[in-house]
Amino acid sequence: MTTLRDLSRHLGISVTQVSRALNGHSDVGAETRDRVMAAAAALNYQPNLSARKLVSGRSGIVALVLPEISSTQYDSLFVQSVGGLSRHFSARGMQFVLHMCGREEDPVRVYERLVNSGSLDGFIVQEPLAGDARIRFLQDRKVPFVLHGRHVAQPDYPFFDIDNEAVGHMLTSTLLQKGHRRIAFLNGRKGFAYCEARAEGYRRAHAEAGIAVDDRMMIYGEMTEGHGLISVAQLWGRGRRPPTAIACGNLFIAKGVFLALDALGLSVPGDVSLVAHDDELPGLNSERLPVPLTVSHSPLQESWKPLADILTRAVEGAPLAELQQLGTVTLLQRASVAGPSKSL
Amino acid sequence: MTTLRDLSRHLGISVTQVSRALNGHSDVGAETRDRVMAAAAALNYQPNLSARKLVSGRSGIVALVLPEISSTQYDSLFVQSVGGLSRHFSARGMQFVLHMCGREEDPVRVYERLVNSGSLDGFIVQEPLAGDARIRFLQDRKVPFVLHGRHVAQPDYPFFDIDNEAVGHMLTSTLLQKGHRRIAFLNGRKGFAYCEARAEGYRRAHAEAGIAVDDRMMIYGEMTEGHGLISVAQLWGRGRRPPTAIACGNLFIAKGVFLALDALGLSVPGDVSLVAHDDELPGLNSERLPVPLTVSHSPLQESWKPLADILTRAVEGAPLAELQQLGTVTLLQRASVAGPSKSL
DNA sequence: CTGTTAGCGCATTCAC
DNA sequence: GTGAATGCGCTAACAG
Repeated sequence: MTTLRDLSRHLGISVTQVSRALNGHSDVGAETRDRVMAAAAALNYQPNLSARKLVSGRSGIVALVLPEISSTQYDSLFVQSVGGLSRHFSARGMQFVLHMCGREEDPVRVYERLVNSGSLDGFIVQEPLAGDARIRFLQDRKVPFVLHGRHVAQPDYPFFDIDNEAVGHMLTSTLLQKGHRRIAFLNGRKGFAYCEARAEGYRRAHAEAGIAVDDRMMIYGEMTEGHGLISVAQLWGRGRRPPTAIACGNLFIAKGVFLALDALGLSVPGDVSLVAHDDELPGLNSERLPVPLTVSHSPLQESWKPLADILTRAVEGAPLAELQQLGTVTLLQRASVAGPSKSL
Repeated sequence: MTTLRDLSRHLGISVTQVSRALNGHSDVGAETRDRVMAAAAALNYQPNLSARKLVSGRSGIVALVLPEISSTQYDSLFVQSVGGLSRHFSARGMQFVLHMCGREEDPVRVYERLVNSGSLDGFIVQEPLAGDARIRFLQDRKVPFVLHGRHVAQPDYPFFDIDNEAVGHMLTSTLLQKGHRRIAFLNGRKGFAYCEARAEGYRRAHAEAGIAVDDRMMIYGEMTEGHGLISVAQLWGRGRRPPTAIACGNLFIAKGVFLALDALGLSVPGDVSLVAHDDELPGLNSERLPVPLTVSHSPLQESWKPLADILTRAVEGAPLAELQQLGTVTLLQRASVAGPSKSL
């Protein structure tokens, strides 16, 4: 392993000067800089990140802490995240690293261990909860991080998110405008901030249309096919007045809904209108479901680059205002929405 | 962040002594040691790994480098590996970290960057190829690592593996003993050491039975359902003399074979006998396929602990003899094997 | 523009 | 048993 000292001896200049040249400081002679760069390349020099971290507080390594997932349903999402983030941090000359948090471990303790170990510059945090303890910890310790999502509407930390309130509003009002009055919303897990935001949008759309909300129409659950299946069974259960339209939190849920409606002999959009949010995860395509689906659309893939950008700049100490960004959401109207069925 | 110096001041002893107490050195007074331990716990002391790595060469961080996978078919395997390894290294007080290698990047360069960055103690290496350049690099640089698999039969590096030659032999001879003479082997990708070992076992079983091998019966491919589907189509193609039995490299392939045979109107084991190797990956169960499958069985899950053990000891400098270990493989006889169909 | 000095947190000499 | 001194590789503050 080549060190700065090797280069310094090789070139006959001081270690300091080599360091400055390599780090692009302005106060270095042009000729000196070129010689240093050439020698570094020739000797395949790479800075020792442990040493650098020790003295400057920066290693160029950032981490994502993920819980061990319960369902294999999420495996693809997991791989997508890790791959996308890794790629974009590499492109910035940083190292991205994944740390798994055991099911029984307290995530905050894991962050604490990692922070105290003193080899990381910052974190990407996913799936914020209402009142998330991880966020409080990182803020307390003044550790740079970027949130994928938000846990309040106007946070005082860096984040990349989409407007989930708008998603809920968009999906719901699309259905309301067609005349639907009983709209079920098959949401993600209660407590997740983005799910609550969508629920809020659902309620606002109803309020704007002057229509009362039936609380039993909002069903929280895992973002899986199973959630869609079970919820439909529940909504059409004995003695219930079923909805005329359904909005789903993602395409897995929508797929389950299609299966269940089919089993009940109900058609889309003839008997039930259907909309969903589409993250464009691999394995499911909103156009190629049994009926092309009307969706609010915002590919998750487009978030990895902004997340990497924001965290990189956060580590460099950029002002908060530049570190908060919203992705775009588009409504794609397709064939899965019609007016409410007269028979119901 | 509490440092050794904080503890030293707090206790009125020298930094040296605190360090020795914490690291369990023998030349420390019993009472001193207890006081140090108590203070460390109270002040939530954690060693700075960058500093430790710098002076002692050990950080306690190990890494797995994985290629960005092409197929989502492998996502579960990916998650399994990362979760299992992470858990077992955590239990040993080490940190396990994942690094993704872009599709276009040369893996050896990635290892080189990581090694030169000087913050890692060692690596887990998966999916060895014949003449694997990563292995040569790590050996050259004397970086501790453990191989999941082997790239030669008697390697001079630490590994955990199963006897894949025996797997190939076991599956094949099970079929030969029932009287089959045309046995297709739907193997994994050519070049992967474990696939070649299985092919070798397939040939040895034939040689022992005095039966000539038809080279077209050995089909390499991805370990996917698609491989099973396409290979059956190919084996039963026009002008071909199809096999009376098929051995599959894993259950994904077997699932594809089931689908294809069904489409051809062929039954298992009536028309075709079927065996496979079962890694016990989530999502597929060899007992719950259309016909309970005879398999060579060795759960991948059982490899994470030995891998963590071996790498931990390798970093500590244990002798090679203690760092090579084979997992067990069992043959589970079920309903998917019969004698060859007379009609063929 | 350049070199000298100092110190990040730790483990390991070497003295007592 | 204990402490003082040294240095891992690097960057930053301070002189010239």
